[in-house]
Amino acid sequence: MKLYNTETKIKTEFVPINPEHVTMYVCGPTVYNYCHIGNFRPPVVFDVLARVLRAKYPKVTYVRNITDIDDKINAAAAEQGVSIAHISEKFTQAYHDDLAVLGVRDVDVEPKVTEHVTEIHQEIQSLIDRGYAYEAQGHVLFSVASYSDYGKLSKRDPEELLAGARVDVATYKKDSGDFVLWKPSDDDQPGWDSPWGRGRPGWHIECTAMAAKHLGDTIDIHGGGNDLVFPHHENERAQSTCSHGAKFVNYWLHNGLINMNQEKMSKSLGNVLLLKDLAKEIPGEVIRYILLSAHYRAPLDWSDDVIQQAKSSLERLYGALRKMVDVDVPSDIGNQIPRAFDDAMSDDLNTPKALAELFALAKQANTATSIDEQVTIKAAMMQSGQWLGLLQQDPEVWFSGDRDAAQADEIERLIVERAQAKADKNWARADEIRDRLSAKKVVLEDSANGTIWRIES
RNA sequence: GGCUCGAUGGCAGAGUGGUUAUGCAGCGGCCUGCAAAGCCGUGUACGCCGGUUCGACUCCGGCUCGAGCCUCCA
Repeated sequence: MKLYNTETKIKTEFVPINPEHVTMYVCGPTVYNYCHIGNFRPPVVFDVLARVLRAKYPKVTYVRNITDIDDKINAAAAEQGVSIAHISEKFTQAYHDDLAVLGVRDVDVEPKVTEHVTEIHQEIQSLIDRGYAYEAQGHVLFSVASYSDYGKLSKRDPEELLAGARVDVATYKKDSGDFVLWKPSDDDQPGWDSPWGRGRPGWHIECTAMAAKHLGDTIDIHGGGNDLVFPHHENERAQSTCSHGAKFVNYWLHNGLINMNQEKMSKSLGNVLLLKDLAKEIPGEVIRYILLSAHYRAPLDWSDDVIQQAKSSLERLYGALRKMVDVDVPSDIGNQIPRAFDDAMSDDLNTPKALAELFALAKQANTATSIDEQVTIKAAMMQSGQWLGLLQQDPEVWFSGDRDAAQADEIERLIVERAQAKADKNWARADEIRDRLSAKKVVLEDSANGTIWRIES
């Protein structure tokens, strides 16, 4: 398959270091608050990538970390008068709950920073030993000037990064672009003993330590939102390369951001839509569909219009599947994923094009005349849907929306009554029942095989 | 200011040097008791100005506008 690499700025054939084992690292959340929909674009996008890779390679190890050491967590704990662990555990759980709503599969390893302080110490020591880092006033800093390749990932001029007059330069820094690997903690701040005194890790070294421990010095794919390119990934690249003396990442993948009213959705801007809130309004699968309806590198504008369109689009796909509920797909049918779908997914994860292939299958399903045809189409839709993490629900469940069994029974009872009215050619009564259900957002669909219902989207 | 990226029909969103993206919405038809769903048909879309070319939405240059990064941020 082909992937676009941020570092080389071109799309190239993906060649793993070990064809038997693909390695992938994605930056996870800092657990100090609930996550918004923008935060979930990387987990969803890279979940899809992992699914495709697992279909194509014998083994994939996908690592996504939890950042549970951070000054924002400390601040939240202090503000709420609870322990730091309480905050990080609470929001780690919330994150997992949200991922489940979106149908994101578990990663292979989900390392926590608190469990990797020793590894972080080792990385820092290695950087000091190799002459890339220095100690100053209780801090350990990475010396940007010591690494000639610095700035290459984010296409930044190293001279400018060194000089960088924009921010107040801390007195202990040799160059303003130098960044912290270890910083001292006051008595009232959380800290870990280290060769450089009691303190806590800087903002970038954790990923270096965790990626190295779980995936090795050189990894195939590293992903994240494109707002992480600088400084986070640039710094990770510098740390890992200098600490291990090896290339860090072969393919850097970055997703575009989600916009809210033409502006990036971000916690600092305050224009966020929390996933847990949105999920009360619309199914997680609709959110996932929206996230996959644009190419992952393109920006995505969030709007009510987009939500409505996604609902209707998914209805079309589930509608085709619903017509084939009685079609049994043999478990040994083998790979039925259409070539065009595979090609689209293999072309730098072109999910919009892949979805178009899914709609082509839906049309085939709606016009199929034989069971044999339907078996093949249904298998193709289900397997393709699995790559995207869509269409895996029972269509009946999907169309019944938020109605419980008792409500469904009542609807069925009215449908039976209406069927009798229709048989009696009592159209007034039949329409009255339909209108009554319509008022409750239940839409009826008559067919040769009887009447089915769905919840209005 | 510097560095990246983008500008496609009412909306969302792929793609291509000369042929239908796809979906949503709309319109006409079929089906239906009427609907809904589905099917068939339907839209003179490619920011602006130049250039290259037999031919450009697609390549090149300039411009305008928008977004991201340059500070924590997915």
